[in-house]
Amino acid sequence: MPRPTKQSPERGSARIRLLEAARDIIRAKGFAATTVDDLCRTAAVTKGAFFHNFGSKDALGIAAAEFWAETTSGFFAAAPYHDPADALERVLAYVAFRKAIIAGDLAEFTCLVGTMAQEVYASAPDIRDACGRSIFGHTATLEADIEAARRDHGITDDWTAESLARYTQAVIQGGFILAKAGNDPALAQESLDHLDRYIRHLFHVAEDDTDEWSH
Amino acid sequence: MPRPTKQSPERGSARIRLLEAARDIIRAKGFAATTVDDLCRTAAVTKGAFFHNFGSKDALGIAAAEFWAETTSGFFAAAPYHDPADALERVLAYVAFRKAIIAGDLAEFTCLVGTMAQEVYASAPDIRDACGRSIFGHTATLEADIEAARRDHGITDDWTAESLARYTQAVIQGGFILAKAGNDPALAQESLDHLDRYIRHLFHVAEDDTDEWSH
DNA sequence: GGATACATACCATACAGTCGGTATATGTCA
DNA sequence: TGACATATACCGACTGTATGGTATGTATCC
Repeated sequence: MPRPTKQSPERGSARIRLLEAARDIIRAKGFAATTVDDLCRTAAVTKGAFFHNFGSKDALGIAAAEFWAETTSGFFAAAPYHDPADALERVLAYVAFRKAIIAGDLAEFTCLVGTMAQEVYASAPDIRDACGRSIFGHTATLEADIEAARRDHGITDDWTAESLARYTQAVIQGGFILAKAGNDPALAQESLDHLDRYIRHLFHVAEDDTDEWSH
Repeated sequence: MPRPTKQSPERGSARIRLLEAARDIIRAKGFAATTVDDLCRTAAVTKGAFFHNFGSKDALGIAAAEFWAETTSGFFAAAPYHDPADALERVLAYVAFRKAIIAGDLAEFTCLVGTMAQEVYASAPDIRDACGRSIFGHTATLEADIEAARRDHGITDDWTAESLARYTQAVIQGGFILAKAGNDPALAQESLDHLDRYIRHLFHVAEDDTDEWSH
């Protein structure tokens, strides 16, 4: 446990390391079951550093949600699913990408803000709202592609891009719950296969005709 | 707070009342943030009664998941969505029923075992597994109708009844997360509209031609 | 020399869990 | 039928500790 020394270039990174620890531990144990000492131990910092950077445990929860929003938006912005010229292909590539990154341990790919929002719904409204902003901020990034795909494909059916973007999130989040409940990541992937089929239906395209991503 | 007296016919109901309190409080605050004292206060029993009926807080968590499985399976077994003679109509009626019971406060209609499984995934595997049994036990009750509908409609596409039953749960659970994150029950209902459309697609039936259940 | 970024010892309390006691029901044997 | 024993279902004061948070000191940077 090489704690950063005073001279170390890592100096000042206590905040980031605590946020990373929060991300990892809360996803596995939940917010309430994660103690400040847990976080300090994992981040290899002291309690003084914790309460210097965050005024309270709840404040860390909010900061963790915001940190999640920042890092994931960077991650998704850099992802290859934006490459296709066709908007619908980008949407389907997003779903395929979400499926592809489901690998390894459950606590590594499940959604921090989905877990927290669910858990602290009534006990910590501030954290819950921060989680909400993260989730709906992410759905908003999908909306433009979905809207463009609607236009390109001349879709006029009575569903909105906003609604489908949210539904996509719901399927992903629900898949995570099943995966956790059944302790099997494949359950999350299975949901995305259905979502892919649904989106193709909405845009009247045949299955598996844009690219290859099933077994 | 009329606590049951020694002579009261309510005698022996402490266990049930604690389980009901657990159901309500955990759905709002999460498992870890719910204290034994919270539960005793709400159930109007003493700590002695709590630890007489449950050996530990974790044991109550498991019992609460099992209680949830029992009561919800009774509730759904008695629900009117089983009435239609046609299997597909029963499946669609299930989705409509799930949408219809979304009313009132969020903590009243969201899923206890979905919330708990997500939260205690790594910190309390026994509780998580009890939640898993409840969730997948419920999906199993849908499977028969889906399978019958597949047969009746001559569907041979490469999805299974089991998989669609699980997907249905994923959509419902995911809808709950969005509803909590956005503090708006309509977000959960919206997901069920998409699910309805998807299922009709899978069975090649037009939208809204079997009954009325929108808005 | 002041602000920032920690470190460390300490504190108050909330928490899960314990333990000795009590009231009631049920069984049993004379 | 009644006395006694046993088991069940609680009651509520107590406890050890874990936990969130604080207070004070110190090194480094600007």
